[in-house]
This record gives sequence, C-alpha cells and structure tokens, in this order.
Amino acid sequence: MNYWLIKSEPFVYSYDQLVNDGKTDWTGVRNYQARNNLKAMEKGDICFYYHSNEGMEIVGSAKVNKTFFQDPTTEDKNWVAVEVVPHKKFKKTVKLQDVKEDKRLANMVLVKNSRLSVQPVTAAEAKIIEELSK
DNA sequence: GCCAACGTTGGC
DNA sequence: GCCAACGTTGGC
Repeated sequence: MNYWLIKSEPFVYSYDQLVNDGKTDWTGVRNYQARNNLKAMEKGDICFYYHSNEGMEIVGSAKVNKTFFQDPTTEDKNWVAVEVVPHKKFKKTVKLQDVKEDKRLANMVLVKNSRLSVQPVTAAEAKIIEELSK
C-alpha cells in the first residue's frame, strides 16, 4: 500500500465537494510525471488531499477506489484518471507552512517540486502528516 | 499581480 | 538532440 498527495484548487474542486459527491474521477492530469504516478496507484492507496492557491493546506485524505483508466475528459490515449473516494477529513488541517517548518518533511515533493499535481509520499512522511493532523 | 521554477514546443 | 522561447503553475 502506497501514499500519494493530490492537489486541487479548492475553488475548482474542494475536499468538501468530494465528500458531498461520495466519489470522483481524478481527471485532467496533463503532466507525464503526474500521469505515471496515477498509473502506479493501487486500489486502497491513500491520497492526501492538498488545496493549492487558496488554503495551501492538506485538508484530508482520499482512497483510491479504481485504478487507472482512460481519462474520460480527453480522447488522447496518453492521459488517465483514477477514481477516489473520501477517506479521512483532518481534525486539524496541515498547512504548507507546517510542512515547511517540520524538518522531517523537508524532502517532501510538496516542498521540493510544488508544481507536480500528483506526488508520491513516503510511509514515514505519511505518518508524520497524520500525526500533525490530529 | 508578480515572478521563479518547471515543462513543453519547435527551429536548427 | 540541443536549447531558446514560450506557457503554466502556484507561492508569495
């Protein structure tokens, strides 16, 4: 089982929206590195849910419910989507600032390559994030 | 709204 | 195949 971090602008699709919908197809990824991460996801993997631009915080986690399939929003066979369902809404959101201030999280992709929209998260990092969210 | 960092495109 | 030019993302 693996951990990931997926990013969304809350005014486009927020975590609360996902909770309301119950599930959603994670579409629109148009970056090869992010695409490869989508393809590597397995059912049951945990995806931390990060709000970019507004909020700039991890607000909860989602779970991979269906592994990758052709992105329904494009004909281009290069792009894929996965289906995710809400998992845990954090009691306390983890701000980007909190991540940056925690030395143990200094190597997170979120810090190192903030532009990547689907990122791998190590088990150690996942544990720390869960700790910070309590 | 600015701009740094990164990815992609296209001319050579 | 290199790299300059351009576009996009996202933190500030």
